[in-house]
Amino acid sequence: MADTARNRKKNIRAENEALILQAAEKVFAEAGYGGATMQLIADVAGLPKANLHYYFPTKDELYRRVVETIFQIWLDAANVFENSDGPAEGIGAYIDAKMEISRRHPAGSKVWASEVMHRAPVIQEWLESTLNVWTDGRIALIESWIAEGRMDPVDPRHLLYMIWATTQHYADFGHQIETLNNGAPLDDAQWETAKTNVRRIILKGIGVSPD
Amino acid sequence: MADTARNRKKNIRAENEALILQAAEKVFAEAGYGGATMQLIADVAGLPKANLHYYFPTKDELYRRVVETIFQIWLDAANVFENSDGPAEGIGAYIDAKMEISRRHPAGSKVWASEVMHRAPVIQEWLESTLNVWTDGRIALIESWIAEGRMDPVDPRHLLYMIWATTQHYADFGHQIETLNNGAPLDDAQWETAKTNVRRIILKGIGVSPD
DNA sequence: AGATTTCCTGACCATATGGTCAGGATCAAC
DNA sequence: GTTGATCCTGACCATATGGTCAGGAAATCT
Repeated sequence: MADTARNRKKNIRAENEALILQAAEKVFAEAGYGGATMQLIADVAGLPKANLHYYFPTKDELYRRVVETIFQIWLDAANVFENSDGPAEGIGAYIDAKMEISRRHPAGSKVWASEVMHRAPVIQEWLESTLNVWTDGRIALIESWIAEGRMDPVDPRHLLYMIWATTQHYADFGHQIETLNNGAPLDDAQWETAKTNVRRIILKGIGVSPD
Repeated sequence: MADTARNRKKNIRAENEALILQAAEKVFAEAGYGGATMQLIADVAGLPKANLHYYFPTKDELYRRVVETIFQIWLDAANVFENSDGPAEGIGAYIDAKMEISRRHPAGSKVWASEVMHRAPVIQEWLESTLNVWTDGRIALIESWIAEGRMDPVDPRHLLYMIWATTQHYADFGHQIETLNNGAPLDDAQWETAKTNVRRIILKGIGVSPD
């Protein structure tokens, strides 16, 4: 209580923006951009609708900010790939990081998927620049590992797609997975099983022995 | 022309329903359920909006029919799994079939993904019954292959998820893949590369030598 | 404590959307 | 070619939605 009061006095704007962004991420993920309404986001955030428009002038701007947040998380995970000694460590750690994101930020992942499925109206430019460059860099790295005989000569691009697809599936299709798990979310042990299986199958599939 | 005229006379209802369903699938895929409008679907189909409502009373009903169509395609591919001699043939053919669906019905795949991401308002019952049963059957089959030592002891459930995720990724994230391919859709050779890589990595990853 | 900036919100507006309907056109059957 | 069924559609309606705004409350500054 004292804490809340103190925080509220400190920086109302930052606090409310975070609150709204969190609610918006959830609603956009559950309803899609078109299905989400400012009123519903306001209700979830516990604020009057007019207040949303005070902080975020338009629905579009609010959505944009939500997507940017997710993008940042995505980028952070990508760095795990960076400083690695080889395929076992680099790819293994990347898979783990992406699985962890799916677990911790399922709503964000869904918003991302939705955005791409709808032809990326907001992030198109970023796909063409940042993601393209990042991908090319990783492909070059993987190709060097292949040249050194440290893994099978697979197509690096399609390997990346497989990693993205599989890890994000646990967030984007979480509802389906939950339904096939008797309606219950995966527990700790099940997440561990998932992670282990994904890592093992992919690493073995490209001719890399796990750590 | 003569052909069109003859067909038109034959069964107007069937023809127009198919036309509308096709347009609806496209629009639902591109805009999501909430973002799709009856007016836009009508425009794409080249019919007045009121005509849509003559064949499909509500947007909900139209959407339902679109999802059902996709579900049918999905089921057909699932049967490839059925009559197989072992993991190499069964799983390999299933991957091929799913990749082909992603290529031929990208819009349908997106509608499916969207539906599941939004907590499956239309197909929930089917997920709990048909898909659940099908999955359990496939898991049993894979477990028997494992028991016979014909493949590694992986978790069959997560193997299925990986296959679904990876194959559907080529449809659902087709725009991203296209962007990373200099804005061009994958050509025949690239699809072949994709298919080969997916099949090879997964089969090797579970300890099965390809055909 | 007065002034100024920031924050808050109920009431309101213009527009877009799903859906309706009456009346007309077209077709098949006889 | 008359009749009944099916098909077609412009005009219309009720509602929901994104967004505005005036005026007041609260915080911050001097």
